[in-house]
Amino acid sequence: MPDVTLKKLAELLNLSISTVSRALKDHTDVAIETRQRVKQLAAMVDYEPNTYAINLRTNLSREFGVIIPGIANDFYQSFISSLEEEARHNGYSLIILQSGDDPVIELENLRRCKQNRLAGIFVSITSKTNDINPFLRLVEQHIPVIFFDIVPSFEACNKVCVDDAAAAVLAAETLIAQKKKNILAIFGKSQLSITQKRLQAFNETFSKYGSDAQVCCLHSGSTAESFETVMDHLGSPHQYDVVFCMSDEILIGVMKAAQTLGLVLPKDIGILAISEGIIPTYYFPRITYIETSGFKLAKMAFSRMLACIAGSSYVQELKSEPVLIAGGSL
Amino acid sequence: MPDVTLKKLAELLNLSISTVSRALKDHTDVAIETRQRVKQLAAMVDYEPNTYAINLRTNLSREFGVIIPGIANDFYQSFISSLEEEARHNGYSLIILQSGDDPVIELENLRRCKQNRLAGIFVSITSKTNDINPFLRLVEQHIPVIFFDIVPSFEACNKVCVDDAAAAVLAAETLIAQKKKNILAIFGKSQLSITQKRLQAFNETFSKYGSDAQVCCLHSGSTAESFETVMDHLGSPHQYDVVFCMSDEILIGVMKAAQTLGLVLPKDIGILAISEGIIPTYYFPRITYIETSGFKLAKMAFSRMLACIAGSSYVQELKSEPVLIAGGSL
DNA sequence: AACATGTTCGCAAACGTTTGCGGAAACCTT
DNA sequence: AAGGTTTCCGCAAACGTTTGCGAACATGTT
Repeated sequence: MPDVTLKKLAELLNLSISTVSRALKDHTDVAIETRQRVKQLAAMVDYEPNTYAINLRTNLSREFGVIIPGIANDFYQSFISSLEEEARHNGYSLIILQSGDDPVIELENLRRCKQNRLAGIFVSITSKTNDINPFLRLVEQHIPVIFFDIVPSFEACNKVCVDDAAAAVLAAETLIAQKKKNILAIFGKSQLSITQKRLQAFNETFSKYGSDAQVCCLHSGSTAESFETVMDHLGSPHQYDVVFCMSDEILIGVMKAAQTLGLVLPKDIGILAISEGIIPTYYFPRITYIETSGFKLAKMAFSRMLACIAGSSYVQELKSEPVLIAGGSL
Repeated sequence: MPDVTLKKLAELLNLSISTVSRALKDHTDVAIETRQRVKQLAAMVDYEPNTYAINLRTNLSREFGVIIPGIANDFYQSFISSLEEEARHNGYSLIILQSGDDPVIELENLRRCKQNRLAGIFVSITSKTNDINPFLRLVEQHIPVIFFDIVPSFEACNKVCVDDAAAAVLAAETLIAQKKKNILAIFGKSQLSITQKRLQAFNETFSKYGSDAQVCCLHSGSTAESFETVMDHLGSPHQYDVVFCMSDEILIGVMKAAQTLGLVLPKDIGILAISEGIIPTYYFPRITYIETSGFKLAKMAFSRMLACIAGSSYVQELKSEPVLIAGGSL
């Protein structure tokens, strides 16, 4: 028995379509016994309202789009996992779209979100996205857009992200407290705002505390690059006593290099990372890190989205507080 | 400028809705200059056909559902990542639904897929799912269901999964070819069917080749357990020349132990794993492993899905051939 | 008996799209 | 000039749902 519609129910019950429709939503306009009759039959034949028809009529949907560079990333994994739960509990579904860190595909995905008239979009932009006007245009068309994790620097938009500055400050304070004097700090691509914020806060903290530590800040765009960087700097005799990793991606490269060089943690070298939390547990000793978990962020992003849908028009930048998780690598 | 529809285009152009609709799809029924005019204006005002209306009319959608226990898993990550690409290239989108390994939520998710009249569903069932009738009922309603990874034992359904036996055979053959004589093999929980299949095939292969290798098979339910196991067996002077890990989860624990004990690979100990492929790259040297990647599986599942949509009614059980990826750990 | 009020239900339009059918005009054939 | 063909376009119905409006009837009030 394929699609059972209101019409079929109406015919079976000798009622009009409108009455059946109203009965199913407990409208007081229809007699209580009639309601019972209708609902009983509906349950019997497993009636499901046609979502397309409803969406067409209301011009609303119960689906959110999630546009990310790629799903294969622990942070996005925890973010999406948490977001999906929130969505499900609120009767929404999640559509996942990967951009492959390609702004062209990102734009194409955005077009699809618009075409599908989704209820809202969560987006973590690619590292190369420099025009966010297409996103803002969606907002004008009343499709809320919540930027998360990697967000544009543009002011007037909803952003939910890790408190990059606070995380970097905490990292720097941790290093200062541990009296590290020669620090190799590896940051991500310099044009990313996340990198800029972390780098700036990191350096400012050393200045603020009047630290005499030598800090060598380098940039690395990938795991492979950070591997090379560490091989170059720690391969021959060196003076570093700790390596700071701005991200999991970098941490993995650094740890590979440490293993390659046979460095023992924390004797030969200390490690401190900003991380989502999974990767640090893969090593011995467990890596000490500043946590930037996607779980909390997802909950914040979702409630912000609901607020937007409910009509909140002002924009907000929300930040999640970082926490230091002590391992044995410092 | 909110929603621009065919009607608005028609008014602007002094044409009928039907003509505009046909012009946009290059119907020969409409004069070529008219087509140009229409398309030009459509592009100018950024017209997008209303998906709901189309879906309602055709009773078809361009969305697939993916029901999995949880997204936080490297295998599902690679599977979904790959599946999303395939889907996108074919004009489809993916809706992700997590069951949290709870059959009740799984059923609820299934209901939502039906209600949203998705084009098809990919599902990896929970470890506790014992009634697959709800899934089969969807198939009857012409919503194809492709089971992947964790599949029901029921015959008459579409399944795509890793060839567990073949992977274990390949692992054993690799060890035999490398003339390993003292093997510590760590498997997962003994009650899981995946463990049983791999263990049996592993042992049978040693018998079949008449190998004289000493094989010690142990079970471990988690990363922490496999860590302990290795600490116990490799901590004091031992005779093992290689550790075999049935899964990524186990590999991580084993590698932690190897690092803790300061073992150098492959000099002090060899490592061979069955893995999704990401984890082995986190270490130096890169771990040699039998690949059970979600990528290939996703492509197989997707093409099977397309076949089902195209009308193929017969069911199939597809297995992905495992491949040995050489690292430097053997 | 006249009127107001309340209860229960159906009609019809609307959401945006697609498509079979037929109409009008233009052109060609004899 | 009559008939046939082609070209171009519009009418209207359909997909399934929701909802304002009003119809029909019953009940309560003077």
